[in-house]
Amino acid sequence: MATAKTTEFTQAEQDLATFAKALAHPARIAILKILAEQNACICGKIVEVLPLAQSTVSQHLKELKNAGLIKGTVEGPKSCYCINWEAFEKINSEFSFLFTSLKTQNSKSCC
Amino acid sequence: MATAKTTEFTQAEQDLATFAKALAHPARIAILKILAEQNACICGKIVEVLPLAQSTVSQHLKELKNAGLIKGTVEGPKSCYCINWEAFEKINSEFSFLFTSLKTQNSKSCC
DNA sequence: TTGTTCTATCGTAAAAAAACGATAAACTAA
DNA sequence: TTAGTTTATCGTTTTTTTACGATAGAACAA
Repeated sequence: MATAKTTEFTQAEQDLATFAKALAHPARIAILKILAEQNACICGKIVEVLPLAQSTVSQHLKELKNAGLIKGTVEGPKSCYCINWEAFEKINSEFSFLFTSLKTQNSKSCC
Repeated sequence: MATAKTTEFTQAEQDLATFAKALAHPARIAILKILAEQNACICGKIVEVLPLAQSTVSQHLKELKNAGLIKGTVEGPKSCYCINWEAFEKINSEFSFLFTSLKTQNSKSCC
């Protein structure tokens, strides 16, 4: 795949795409909202609220964790998840940077 | 798929996920950058720069267009694309809204 | 110990995304 | 008209994502 032509994609482009992918599913956005509302933790509560099976929710949590957006710790038999605010701040600024950098170039459409 | 449990996903969650999905590939982010830099248009130039086949680039352009992020017009045998700034502004504010609304709830991690 | 609860992981199936080559349509230039 | 450009679309393959049920491990309760 992608057999190098002129340019490869930059690291920034790839990072942003990875972050975007983590947000590219309504379930994962819903999870982030829940974690933010409840301030923290929660685990099986997410399963109760979402229209998905437990194993599927677990999978989404894993993806969010892999993307660095959330942190998780084990609490006895339960699992506690919460938003990783530092990483979140980073993503936020990267997105803002993308938007503003695109915008400041030129704000006219040609077609 | 998603056999309704308690809540379905909200429209806002789905919209955001759709936008995120449009940005979830380095090629599409690269395309947006190129369009912003060149202010507008371009078509085969994108193919020259990206490490992808022409048909693949065309596919990505189509996805960006479907997501409403870019506009396209035909100019003779060529195709002219440019960023749809209105839609872009909307996405930008939706993302900002997500980030800030999550953040303002509570900024403490529990785990 | 035994049973219960909670959650991660495994195995699997179905759907979507990504990529390519080939082709066809639309236009320009000779 | 004929040849060349440019790009969208078709057909296809491969990979990734999404989803589920079943299961296993960990911890608590009785």
